[in-house]
Amino acid sequence: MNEEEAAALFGALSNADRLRVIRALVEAGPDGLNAGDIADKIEASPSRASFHLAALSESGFILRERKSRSLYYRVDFERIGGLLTFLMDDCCNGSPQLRNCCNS
Amino acid sequence: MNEEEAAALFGALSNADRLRVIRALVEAGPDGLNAGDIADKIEASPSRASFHLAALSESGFILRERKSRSLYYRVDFERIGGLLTFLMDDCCNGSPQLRNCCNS
DNA sequence: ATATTATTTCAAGAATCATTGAAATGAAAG
DNA sequence: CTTTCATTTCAATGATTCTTGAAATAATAT
Repeated sequence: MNEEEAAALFGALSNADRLRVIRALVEAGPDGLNAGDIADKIEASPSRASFHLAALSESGFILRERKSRSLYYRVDFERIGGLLTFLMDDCCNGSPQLRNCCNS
Repeated sequence: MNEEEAAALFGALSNADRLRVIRALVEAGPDGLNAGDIADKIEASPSRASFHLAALSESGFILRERKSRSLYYRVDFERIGGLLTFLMDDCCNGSPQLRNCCNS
């Protein structure tokens, strides 16, 4: 991962609606949630929710799968972790001061 | 920290120039670097560098101090760590899957 | 086949963010 | 006290992102 890529990924996290989507999907667990329920949970119109789901999906933070009529989304923790690792190790040179945040 | 705040902080990280600034300051260590040297290092004009320094400064990721004619900047690891902690604990409910990224 | 449900896509407009170069500020030196 | 050096601020412009509501697509049920 280079700086351009990482910047784009941070961009995907730089929106409150999208952080709420992630929280909702984390709470829902491995089965995930369908687009309609996500829209309800973050209190956004279907098209607005869809816009933010697309952003998170394109960045790889969430994965989707069709189940009958509905599209279910779930979190990809590996991808989120990968970005945090980039920040801690590449950008911040493995600084213990920063890595410590994981144990607090 | 709430989602709006966190989103704004991720926004401050969502730019390649700004990630390069952070890397340069981490490499420079606790003494930091002055604005001109930062501009040189990230290959940006003074005003462009200043714009990005202001964004990082307003978000609290970097601190500045005048030394004679120059303004020196340095990283605030606590602030960066605070954002990562928010993401891991608040957004992602302390998921071990995500917290593991710190040990990899 | 047609209707219903779930979701996305699209176009238009509004809002935010980034870049540029010129002018303004602040501190120090001659 | 004027000049120089370091940096920021500003205005203009361009680029990107977000929101809205309407239309399109995809799967299922009647």
